[in-house]
Amino acid sequence: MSLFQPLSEKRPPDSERRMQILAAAERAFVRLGFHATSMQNVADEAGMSAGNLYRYFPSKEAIVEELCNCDADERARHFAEVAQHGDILGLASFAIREKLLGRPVEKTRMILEIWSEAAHNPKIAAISRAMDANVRAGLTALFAAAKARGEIAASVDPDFAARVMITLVAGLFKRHALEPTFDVDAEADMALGVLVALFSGAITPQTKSTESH
Amino acid sequence: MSLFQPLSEKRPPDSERRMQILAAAERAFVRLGFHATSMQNVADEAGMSAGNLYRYFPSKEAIVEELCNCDADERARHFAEVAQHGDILGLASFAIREKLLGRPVEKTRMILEIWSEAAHNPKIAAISRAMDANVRAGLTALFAAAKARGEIAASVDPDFAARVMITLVAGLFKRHALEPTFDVDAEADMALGVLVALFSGAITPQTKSTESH
DNA sequence: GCTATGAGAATGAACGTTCATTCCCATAAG
DNA sequence: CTTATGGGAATGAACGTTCATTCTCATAGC
Repeated sequence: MSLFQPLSEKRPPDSERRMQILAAAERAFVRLGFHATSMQNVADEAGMSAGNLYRYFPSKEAIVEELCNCDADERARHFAEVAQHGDILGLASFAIREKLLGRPVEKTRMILEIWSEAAHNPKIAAISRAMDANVRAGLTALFAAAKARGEIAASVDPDFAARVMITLVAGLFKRHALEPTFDVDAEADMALGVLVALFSGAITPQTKSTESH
Repeated sequence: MSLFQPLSEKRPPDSERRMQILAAAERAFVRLGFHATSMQNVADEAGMSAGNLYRYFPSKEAIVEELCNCDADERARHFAEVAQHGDILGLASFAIREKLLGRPVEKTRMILEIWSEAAHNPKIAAISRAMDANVRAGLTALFAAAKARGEIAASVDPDFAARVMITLVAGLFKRHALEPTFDVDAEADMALGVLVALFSGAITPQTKSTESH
């Protein structure tokens, strides 16, 4: 039962070394972008030679993919952790403030980078799509449960609410990554305000209602 | 001093040639991404040799910059055109449906590419920031005017409303660019629903209010 | 009408550089 | 010894860019 493992102090095992490299690669990628970052840049950031990277990853592409997978895993972990919360509003507030906008801006810049890569790279697109579908389904289920508990108005369509929230969060990510004066507190309050109205049933889809001449 | 110039039909003037190249470059960049696109790719798309591109642009970087400027100009033109509308809801509906989500998805993918580039390239960041500031100021003024006309509830802060709208639109761009099953009509109805609630005063910033029950 | 001219447009083969990747050798551990 | 680990030079491809050359074509001279 003991999970204690006497890992070598001087030579970390491969899996640990891989994570060090991934962290270094993430730093370099955020600073320079996926394509403008050379393996030498990654090696410098990791404090090792370029050739040695290939002992741990078969290619630069593999590093990018694994980083995207790590990001997806992290999002899924956050989601699972957050979903434990009791009330839906407290959950939303906590998620937006701590898990989405409270992280270092570098993490958010990495997300922009992944979006851009997903537009051209089928493998990254697949990872990105799978994660998005997962979040959307999870959010919809979460909202449906809150609706059953009466925390969300009966008139609210859970999938509609999930789409609103996903769109808002994507917009917040973009703004957080690019606006130099982005105010996390103010924007979190803004998002929470939208969600309060949404959960109360004050927001419903509207078709263009201008029968004017 | 006649300024009449019988431009050759077969040889378009430089400015037209430049636009042809820009259009070709945009197609290539959308397909492959800024950094993964070579000058040869652009030349192939434009139907000319790589060397000839340098008769019209000093560098690849200059093509990217000019494309970003074109995109910013186009957004500004759309905004000015849309701002003529009488009522704020009709305006918002028209803008979202026709000017934002109604365009070919390639234009939207280009915006993702610009975001990513803006995260690393100071010049592109400056262009992007200037355009964003412009849109935000314009939206705020538009909302303030609509509020003065009574089309927006008196309790609504125009800048807050502008932030909501900007965030929503950014999120819609991201989803439009990356979701293979993105439903323009449904999402436009969603966004319009949020704006109707927003303009009616149903959405206000909310600070974390975890004092439940 | 026909050719000569010259300037701008376009080409495609380089150039120097940088990149991802491979290879070889040194060192340290067991 | 053998094996694991890492540094750094070598490699070949691809890149942005340049340049000598060729092509196009409106005009001028006859």
